[in-house]
Amino acid sequence: MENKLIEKVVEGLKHLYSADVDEKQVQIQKTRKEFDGDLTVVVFPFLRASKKGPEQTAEDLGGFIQENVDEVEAFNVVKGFLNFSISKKYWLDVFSNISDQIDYGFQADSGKTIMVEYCSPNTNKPLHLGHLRNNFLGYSVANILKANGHNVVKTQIINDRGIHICKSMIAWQKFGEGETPESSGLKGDHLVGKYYVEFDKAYKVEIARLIEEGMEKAVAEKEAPIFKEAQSMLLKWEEGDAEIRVLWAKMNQWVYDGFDVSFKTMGVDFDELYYESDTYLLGKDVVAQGLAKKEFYQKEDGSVWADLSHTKLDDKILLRSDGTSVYMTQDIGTAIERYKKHTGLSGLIYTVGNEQNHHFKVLFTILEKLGYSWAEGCYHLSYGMIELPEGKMKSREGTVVDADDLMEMIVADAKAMTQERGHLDRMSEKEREELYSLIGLGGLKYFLLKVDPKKGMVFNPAESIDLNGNTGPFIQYAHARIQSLLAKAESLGFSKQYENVEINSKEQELIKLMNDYPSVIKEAGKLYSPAIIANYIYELVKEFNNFYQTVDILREEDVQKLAFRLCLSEMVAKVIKSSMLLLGVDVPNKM
RNA sequence: GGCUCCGUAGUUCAACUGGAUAGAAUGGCAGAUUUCGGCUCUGCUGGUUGGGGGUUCGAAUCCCUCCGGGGUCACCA
Repeated sequence: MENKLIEKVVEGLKHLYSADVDEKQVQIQKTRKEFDGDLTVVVFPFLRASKKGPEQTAEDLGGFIQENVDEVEAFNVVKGFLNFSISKKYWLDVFSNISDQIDYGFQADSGKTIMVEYCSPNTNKPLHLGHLRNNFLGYSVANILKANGHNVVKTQIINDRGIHICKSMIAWQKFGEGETPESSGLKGDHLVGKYYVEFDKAYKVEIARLIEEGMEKAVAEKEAPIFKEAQSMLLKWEEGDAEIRVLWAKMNQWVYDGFDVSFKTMGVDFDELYYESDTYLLGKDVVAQGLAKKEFYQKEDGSVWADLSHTKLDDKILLRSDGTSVYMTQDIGTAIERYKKHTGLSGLIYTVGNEQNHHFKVLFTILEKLGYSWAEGCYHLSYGMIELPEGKMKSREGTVVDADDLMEMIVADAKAMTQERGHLDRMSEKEREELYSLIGLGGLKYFLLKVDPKKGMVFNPAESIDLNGNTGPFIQYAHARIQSLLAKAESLGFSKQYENVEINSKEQELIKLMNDYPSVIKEAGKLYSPAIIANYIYELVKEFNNFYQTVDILREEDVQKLAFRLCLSEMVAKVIKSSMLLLGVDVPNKM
């Protein structure tokens, strides 16, 4: 419809003023609620062509369009805005068209493959609140890209080596007394995290002692015996020392087992895993080649740098003077590796916090400099930090919010809330437990995803499972109610067959909103933003609640209308479910 | 210090990427329905869009400049 209007506007301008206006000049938008009409054309850009005032131009154009477009029943002009009312018949046709599409809103196969990286944990401690946003975001964006017709490869790179890993290992050796997840009953990642904290404690004690003995703080930090032990362990690891490698493999496995449980609770998964222990040497040869081709330069001390003076970025070190690589080096290597493995990959999305904005800007610049044309398909899906209502939470200050604890807590809250007001009578114990986690985690996910990813946000646990407001449970509730309505209709033997009905304005609003669904999916895919989906669902649900409140459904006497309203409600439920699934949130039929 | 992102009702977020009188939710207040699900709905309250300047038919959005906040610029990972 919008395309048709654009076409006719261009035609109309030509006819009326013999002016040629490019289609791109024509802005069509949905008419705001305060005004009459469905679609609005902004006429300001045409004033130069018409040589008339905005009102007059709009009147002229409106007349032409009404004449020439059957579906346009009426128009009105407010300032420079031309509002068109589209016929009810048209909207009814739209509805019958969309209601029998199976994957309504989803785009056809694009033939493109896009890789989405998210999570990317360290194996020395459990996941925290920030990881939740990361995982939900990455997983949802992957879903959204799939809905846009792309083939998606979900991946993560696991930071399984390095000095921080050695720290947990040292502490476990020293203080662990052979403790295992089995013997302690602790989840593997929590157990390893515990020793990471142990290391830090011991380290601080040693530093304090050295300072007391008259050492400078900076020196003490490097001279502390336990720190030196960790360093020498790292060297041994790199040499492939058998004993260290066995310990390393054992402790990492504990962590992986723990993570698997967390991933399952979160409802996320991956298609392909990368381990830093396999990739950390990648990129060195690329840097060497770049140096030979004079794309990089070497300083006197032997370190290798990328010259980024053509941008506003500072030069970046790629190899240390001792020839070892830095993070950037392996990121370069890994990106190249991925494009080799997936030939024709048309996008690589990194879901990483915004503190790394600079890092990725540099990475992409260097890849471009090296002449990889695919670098423009790389995208840093950057997201802001989460704060709690009480104040900031930062991972270094020890006030980290553990992901597992948080999820457990929120499910417990959901349980309490649901038991208080839920309709659980006919549910088995298993169904109930599933429902609690559906509500708790659904609320959590929705809350974290409804905000524009780029922005920082405040997470309020209590609010996230509130049944009122822009929350997951509010939407789940609406869905459950529609299902219950449909079930009741069926038990009463109402038909869902209708021929011709006159639709009212509430129904028309709902159809218009559902008609937007495909373009919302496109928009969300273009901007990598689940928030766009979330806000759309909320709009739809509010509109439905409004309809539900003001229009009788089961009490309607006209069987045609009743049947139509059932179909309409059913379709709303379908769109709710489909769009919530894009966020990774399932919706119950009863709650 | 250089670069960069951000600042919107008391609070949490929107604003179709330059469009109409900046909208929701929550909170508070006042009502309606109390039936297909305990819910839901309506109204009121609340804003110098951090301040100032500019660009134009039109600015929360673009430019400049201050103020305030975050991030980053490691031979750390």
